[in-house]
Amino acid sequence: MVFDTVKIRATVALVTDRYHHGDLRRALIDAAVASIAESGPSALSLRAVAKLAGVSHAAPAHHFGDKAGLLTAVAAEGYDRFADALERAWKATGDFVEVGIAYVRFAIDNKAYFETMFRPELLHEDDPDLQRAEARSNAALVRGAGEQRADAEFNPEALGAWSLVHGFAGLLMGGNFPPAVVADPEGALREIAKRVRFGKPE
Amino acid sequence: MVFDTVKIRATVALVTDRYHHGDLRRALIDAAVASIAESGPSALSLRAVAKLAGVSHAAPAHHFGDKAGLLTAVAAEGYDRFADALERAWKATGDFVEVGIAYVRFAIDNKAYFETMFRPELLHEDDPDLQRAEARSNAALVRGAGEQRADAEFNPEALGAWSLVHGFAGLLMGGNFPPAVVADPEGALREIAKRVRFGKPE
DNA sequence: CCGCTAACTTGACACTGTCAAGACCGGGGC
DNA sequence: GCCCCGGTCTTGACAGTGTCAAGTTAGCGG
Repeated sequence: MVFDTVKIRATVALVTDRYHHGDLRRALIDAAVASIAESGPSALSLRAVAKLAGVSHAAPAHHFGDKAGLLTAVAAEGYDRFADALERAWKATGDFVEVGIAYVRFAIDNKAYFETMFRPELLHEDDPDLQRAEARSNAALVRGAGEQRADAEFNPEALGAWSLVHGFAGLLMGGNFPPAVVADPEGALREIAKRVRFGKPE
Repeated sequence: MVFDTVKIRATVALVTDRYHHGDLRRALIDAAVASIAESGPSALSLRAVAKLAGVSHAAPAHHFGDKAGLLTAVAAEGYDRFADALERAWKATGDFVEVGIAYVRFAIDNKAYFETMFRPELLHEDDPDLQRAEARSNAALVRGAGEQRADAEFNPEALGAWSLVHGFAGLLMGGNFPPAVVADPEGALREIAKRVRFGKPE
C-alpha cells in the first residue's frame, strides 16, 4: 500500500463530529480514487477501500449500495470536474483547440476519474447524478467544439473533433503512442490540430 | 447462461483425440470470447470459462498461467484478426478512408476482441505473442493511414487519423453517441471523413 | 509392456462482494 | 433531563473468485 492513509483519514477527522464517523461518503470516494489511480477501476476492492478509510468492510456497500454504486459516484464527480475544466478552458481562451487540449490534459491529470468515467459496464448508467453530470460535460463539450446550436442531432464536425480528442487521450493513456508523443502530449496534439481542418466538403 | 455451450464443446470434440481433451486451448479461448461478449473482459471468470468448456475449474489457469494470461491470448488473437481486416481493406480499395471504416467495423463486429485488446491493465503486456500481433496491426495501420514511410517516429497526420477513428469506435461502443449515429455508424464516419482534411498548415 | 512426461483434476487457501442482524449514537419529543 | 427512534456503521456469515500444491490420468517412446 503506497496510499497516503493518514491524509485520507484526516479528511474524516476534519468533520468527525458531524455524525458517527464524519463525512464517510467523501472519505470513501477519496480512498476509491486513490486506489483506482494505482490499479484501475476494474481492480477496485470495496474491502481495500474500507481499510483505507479506516472503517468496517461493509461500510462502502452500505453507503453506495454496490461496488458499481461507488464507481458511479466517482464517475459522476469526475464528469463534474471534467465539465468545469472544459468550461474554464472555453471561457479563458474562446479557442476551440484549447478545449481539446483541456480534454486530454484532464485525462492525464485525473487518470483515475477519466478511466472510471468511460467504463459503462462498471457503472449504474441510470443513476440520476451520473446522468446530470454527464449531460453537463456534454454541454460544455459541444459549446466548446462547435459554437453551433447545441441541439443539433448529428453534427459531423463536432463529432469528429470529439472522436479525435477522445481517441488521442485513450491511446495515450493506453501506452499506444511513441515515446516522443508521450513525452509531450500537449505539443503533439497542437501539432495535429495544425494539420487538421474541419469544414464542408470541397 | 445464454452461451452456446454445445457448440463450444463441439469444437473440442472435433479434435478430441489429439491428446487428453482435444485442443483445449482453442476451446478455452472460444469460451472466453463468448463470455467477454456477454459481460466484458473485466467480469471474466476463469471458473465460468472452465464450466463452459466442460473442464475442471483449474484447467484455464494451467494453460494460460493466469487470468491475465488468458486475456492476453484473446487480445493477441484479436490483434491478428484486426491486422487481417485492416490489410484486407487496404488491399481491396487502396483508400485510406476505407481502412478507417474497417477499423470501426472490426470494433463493432468483434466487440469482445476489441474491448480486450485496449485494456492493458488486464494483460501481460510483455507477452511476445501479444507484442508480435500488436506490431503487425500497427504496421497495417500506418501502411493504410499514411502510405508515408512507416519508420516515421511521429507522423501528425497518421496519429490524428488513428486518434479520430479509435475515439469514434470507443465512444460508439460506450454508448456516448446520439441514436442517429448508433443506427448507422459507418455512414456517420463517412460523413465525418468528408468534412475532415489532413495536410500542412496553410 | 513399462515408465515418463505432459495434461488435467482435486482439494485447499485467502480473498472478494453482498446480505441480514445487531450495536451504536445523535437529535427530537416528552 | 430522559428516552426512544432512525440512520450509521459493525459483525458474522455465505457463495463465489483466482491461485497454488499435490495427486491422477493418459498417451508416446523405449
